[in-house]
Amino acid sequence: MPYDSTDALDKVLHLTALVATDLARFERDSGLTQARTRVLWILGTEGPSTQRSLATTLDVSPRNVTGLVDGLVRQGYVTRTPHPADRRATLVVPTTRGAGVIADLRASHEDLAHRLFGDVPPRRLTAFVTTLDQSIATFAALMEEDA
Amino acid sequence: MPYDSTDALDKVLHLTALVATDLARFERDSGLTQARTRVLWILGTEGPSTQRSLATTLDVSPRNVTGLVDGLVRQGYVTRTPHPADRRATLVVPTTRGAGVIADLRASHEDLAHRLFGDVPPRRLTAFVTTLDQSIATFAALMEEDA
DNA sequence: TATTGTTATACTCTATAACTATA
DNA sequence: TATAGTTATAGAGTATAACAATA
Repeated sequence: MPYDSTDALDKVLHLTALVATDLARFERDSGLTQARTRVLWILGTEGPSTQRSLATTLDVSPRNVTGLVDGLVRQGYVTRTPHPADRRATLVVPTTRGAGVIADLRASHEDLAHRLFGDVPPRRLTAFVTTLDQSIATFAALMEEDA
Repeated sequence: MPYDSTDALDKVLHLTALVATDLARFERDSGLTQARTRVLWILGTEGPSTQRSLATTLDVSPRNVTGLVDGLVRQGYVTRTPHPADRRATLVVPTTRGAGVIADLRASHEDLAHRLFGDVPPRRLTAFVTTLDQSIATFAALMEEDA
């Protein structure tokens, strides 16, 4: 049966919903919320960060970051340490426990990727990713236009 | 350059993030939140629904639905009407204004799909969707296993 | 003056538990 | 007894505005 554009979009969203369900399970098991997990993920990719830079990356207000970091401190996943060069700023640094969660997140992300796409033949995988790349580029161009 | 499974997953998530940004713009423009928009979307696909069935579809507590419907009523998007056959239940029905938003949602969803995937040649689109279908099936099988 | 983060305030989404009305 | 929805209560995420400390 032939597929149309809407099928493609719907299936992308469907797969994403399933991935989100999987992530939700991880979060429930670790007692983390989605927003706090996102903070840990960013700390994993960017390293220790100021709250300001977290706010920018998350696209969220500085006040919001205060609350998220409060929660993560309470749960023992991060600590606030003084910024060595700017006394206004605080650096958010993962604790040992936080670093463990970050490693788990990375591992389960890669594991999921392998389980989902590990069996796809290389040429088909390339076509798949290329199609996505083009759609992403198309989309970025549209966003520019509208802005 | 060769791609691996992680590239594929990351790009799927990237595209989804862009789509979510687009939807967020729609929501900001209409003064709707994500949760309320989801309710309208379900009313669009299912037709007038009891709060109970909305709770089940959204996978959310009945109390939560009370709040969401309160908000939508306040904004003039839906009304509560008595269920014709069960006096315990209430039917949530879109107003004219709500029906307008539902139509807009559908239209912009299809429009987005065409803009994203409209230029993909049919054979490549078929390969793309087939790859997604297989991943979705793989994932569903994994979820069963874990449960 | 500009920037970093916080306090103050408010709204939304979410949950559980107890309760009312109806089936 | 069971089900549909609400009231009560609580926590988390989100925002804007005003403010303190520092650059």
